[in-house]
Amino acid sequence: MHDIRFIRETPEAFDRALSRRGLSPLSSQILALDADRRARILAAETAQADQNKASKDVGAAKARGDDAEFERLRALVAEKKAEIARMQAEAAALDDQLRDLLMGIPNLPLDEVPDGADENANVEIRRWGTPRQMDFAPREHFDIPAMAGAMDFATAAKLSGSRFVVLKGAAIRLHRALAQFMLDTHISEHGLQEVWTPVLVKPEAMYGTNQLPKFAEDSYQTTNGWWLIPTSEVTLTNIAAGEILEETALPIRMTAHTQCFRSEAGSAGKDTTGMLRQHQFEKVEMVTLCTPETALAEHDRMTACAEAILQKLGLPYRTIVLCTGDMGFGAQKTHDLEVWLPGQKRYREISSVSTCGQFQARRMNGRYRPATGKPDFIATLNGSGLAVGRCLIAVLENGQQADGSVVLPPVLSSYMGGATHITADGRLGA
RNA sequence: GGAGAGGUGGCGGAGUGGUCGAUCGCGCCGGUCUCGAAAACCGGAGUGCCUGCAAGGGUACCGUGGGUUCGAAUCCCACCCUCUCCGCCA
Repeated sequence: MHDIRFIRETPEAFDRALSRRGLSPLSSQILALDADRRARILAAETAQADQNKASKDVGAAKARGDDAEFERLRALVAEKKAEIARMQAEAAALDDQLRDLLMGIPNLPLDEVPDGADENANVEIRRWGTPRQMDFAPREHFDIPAMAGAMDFATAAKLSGSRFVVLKGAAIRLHRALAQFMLDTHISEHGLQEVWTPVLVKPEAMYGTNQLPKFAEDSYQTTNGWWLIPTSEVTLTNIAAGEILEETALPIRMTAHTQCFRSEAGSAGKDTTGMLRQHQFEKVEMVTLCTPETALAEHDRMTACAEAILQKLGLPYRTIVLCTGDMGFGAQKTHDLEVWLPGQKRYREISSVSTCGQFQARRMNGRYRPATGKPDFIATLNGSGLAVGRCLIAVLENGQQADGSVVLPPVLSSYMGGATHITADGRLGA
């Protein structure tokens, strides 16, 4: 959510930033509403002050036994009561209106973010690794012989429908190994703190990390009102909701491995084969809570944490900066990591690392106490480190051999019972 | 699920209709004392919003939402959460 003071003080800067996102100016509408709101608050509070004063006088009159004055003041207050209630309701309504309006406006891009309308304007900032030369036609993950029977979409469709998978044998062993490997690396080498969280949350949490109110159709809600998290960014970030953290406790760098649930409402027909885009998937997420001044440095640090996973797995990737038109709702700046998928012959997103500045913290009222001065909103960052299913795909496609087997990244062998490859008929081999 | 107890400021814990935003203790910050520290003593300190150049003033907040009352932390209703015991259960 945006700081109304920032909009009041620099409406042009606000509108300019919106236009970089392809949005029309909103400051005049916001400021008109804000002015109206403040006028009503002033009126309502003044009326309330009058009532409070009269109530005190009532008490004083009674105490000294002045019955006439007592009755007179009592009647006066009773008379004003409905009017005051109405004024307060009006003020509260305008307050809510302004909040709702602000809640629906995306974050503003940082100056350094490249302008652009869509993904074509994203800027590659570095590339790591070289796609392996294959002297055969590389297959997509679901066609690799080593995965035959281990990646079962038909059974999943019977159980749940499209965009689900049943994993068996080497596929799920490798999937589990990847998640463990990511967590262990983040904990022991990157200094992140592992956290386990619920995957069912209250609506407030979804508002806090801006899934609500605009993107309700992208997530699932239970019959009693809980939401299934689309990412553990929701739970990890909302840990700070309503809190005032000590500055000395920052930064707080967390990681969690959870199930994620997405309706994929807007992606009908996109990535329908294989397990690239599922309703239910696993992700190792990273979230950092820090001071606003350190957010950009933390952003680079988090990006490096995600890149380290790909490097250790030996997977070629490129890092891009999303342009203003391609960034998510809550982001000020986003790095995407795209891993090379030989089966598709292209780079595909495997991680997205964003700094949200104080945008989410303002929504969830997450603050810290600076060494001097008043509490201020923290900065929040989130990033995948990594999407486990997509990483499984990348390992399989990049490690595939002409004979249908898959050579595994050496760093995984200790997580795979010493296996170094998956044979063409789906067994682990050393 | 049943029965009971309880949710007050960083923590503990008073307060059961009126100068209570709230006694007190611990912790915290500043000062005195000291070579320095501890102890002791003195002083300070919640959060949001509105208003004001500022000093300040106003308003709201005692789990949440309603209600009663001129007036609610205090009374009533509903809900949420925590704890204890019982039942059930991975």
